[in-house]
Amino acid sequence: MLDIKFIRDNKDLVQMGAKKKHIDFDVEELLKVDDKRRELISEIEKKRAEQNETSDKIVRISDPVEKSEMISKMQALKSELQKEEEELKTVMHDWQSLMVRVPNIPDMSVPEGNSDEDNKEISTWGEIPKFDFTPKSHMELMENLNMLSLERGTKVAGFRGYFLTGDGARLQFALWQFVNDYFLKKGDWFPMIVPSLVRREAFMGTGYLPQGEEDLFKTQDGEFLSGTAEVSLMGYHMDEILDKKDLPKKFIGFSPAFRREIGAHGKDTKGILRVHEFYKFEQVVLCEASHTESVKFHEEIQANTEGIMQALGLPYHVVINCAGDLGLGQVKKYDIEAWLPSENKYRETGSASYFHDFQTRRLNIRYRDDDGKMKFVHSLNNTALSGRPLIMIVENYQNADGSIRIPDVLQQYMNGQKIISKK
RNA sequence: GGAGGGUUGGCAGAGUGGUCUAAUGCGCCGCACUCGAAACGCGGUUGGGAGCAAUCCCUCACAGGUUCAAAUCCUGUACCCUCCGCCA
Repeated sequence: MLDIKFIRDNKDLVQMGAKKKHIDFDVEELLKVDDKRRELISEIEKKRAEQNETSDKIVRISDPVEKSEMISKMQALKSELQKEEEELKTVMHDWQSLMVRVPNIPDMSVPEGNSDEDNKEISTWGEIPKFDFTPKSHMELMENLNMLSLERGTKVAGFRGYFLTGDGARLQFALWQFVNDYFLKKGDWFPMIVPSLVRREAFMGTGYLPQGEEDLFKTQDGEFLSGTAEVSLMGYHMDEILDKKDLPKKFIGFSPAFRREIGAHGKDTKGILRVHEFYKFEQVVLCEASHTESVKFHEEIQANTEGIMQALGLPYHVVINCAGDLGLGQVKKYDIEAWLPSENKYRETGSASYFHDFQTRRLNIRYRDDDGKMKFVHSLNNTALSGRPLIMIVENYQNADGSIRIPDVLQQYMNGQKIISKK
């Protein structure tokens, strides 16, 4: 959500931002509603002031005739007030539903474009592996090595269900432990295991709702299953006033992640590239309300994730998302995509975004700045480790005989094991 | 799942229709005192909104309702606590 005052003062900028993101939003329509809102508020406040003043007099006055005159005058005022309040309620409803749809303005450095096809590569790392044999898919490799059971996965869980078994489970645990240690060694990251079953507010606050409800699993009690720990991590300080001296806050959260993948029924149906549930480490940063700070931490969380990919020896590239591929609240986003040999292309393993105060305004997370003013903190997030790097490791580290070399940094978490091969 | 109790400012806690502009205490900030400090004393201390300003409006979990007037009465919702039941 943007500040209405900011929108009023910068309506052209906001309109251009929406256009750049290819989001259909009419700023003028919002401003018209806002004019009505402000007019009604000022009317209502005038009447309330009169009501308050007269109420004071009613208490003090002793003459019963004068008193009942005042009361009937107030009765009349009340019915007028009620009419206006009713009108305001309608206007507020329209106003709010427009306000939550105002897109945040993309950064200058964000390229124009319509979809992910227009994203621009900005860096690459690592050597794309050359095989002197036809590389197998992670599905084939893992099932052969008893690391994965898709058949039983679908039997038990249905479409996109899977079991990680044996060395598949061990390798996944090794990855988690590696990532946990990676942030532990950095020292200033606060680890959390967070809820995935989350109420509506945090989804509204992070910008996943109200639009996009069909992407979420929902319980019969009205909670949603979150697709990322970001939702809970951002909700953690909801409605709080933080101490400036505690900023920045750097959270590394771990949680199951649920994705309904409702618009992707025919996509990536082989293997476990696209699944309904997986586990994920997510970085979230809350920092001072400064663009410079946001940019600084955006680069930092991006470097963290690249550091993990490099330690794992996974070739990847980074793309900057074009404006049309940005979410409502995002100012700028990098996607990190690792090489997937079986598809002969890069596939996304995570994305790093910053939002300025778009999320924290909705979540009401503030701090008092040195000038004495309350400000909304800035928020950022980035995947640290999704479920996909496991797949990338299996495919990139495969040998001709179908065995899989274990990346050096993971061996200590696999009891020294160096290779996964058929037993 | 059942029964009961609760939710008030940074914290504790009083207030059960009108002077609540929310007592009191603690904490915090300032002033005074002091060589300096503690104690004592005095003053201040929720957040948001409208307006050029004076000023005004809202805010006692949230949403409705009753009333000329609601922290206070009624209804619903959320959360917390206690006990019972169930359960890892």
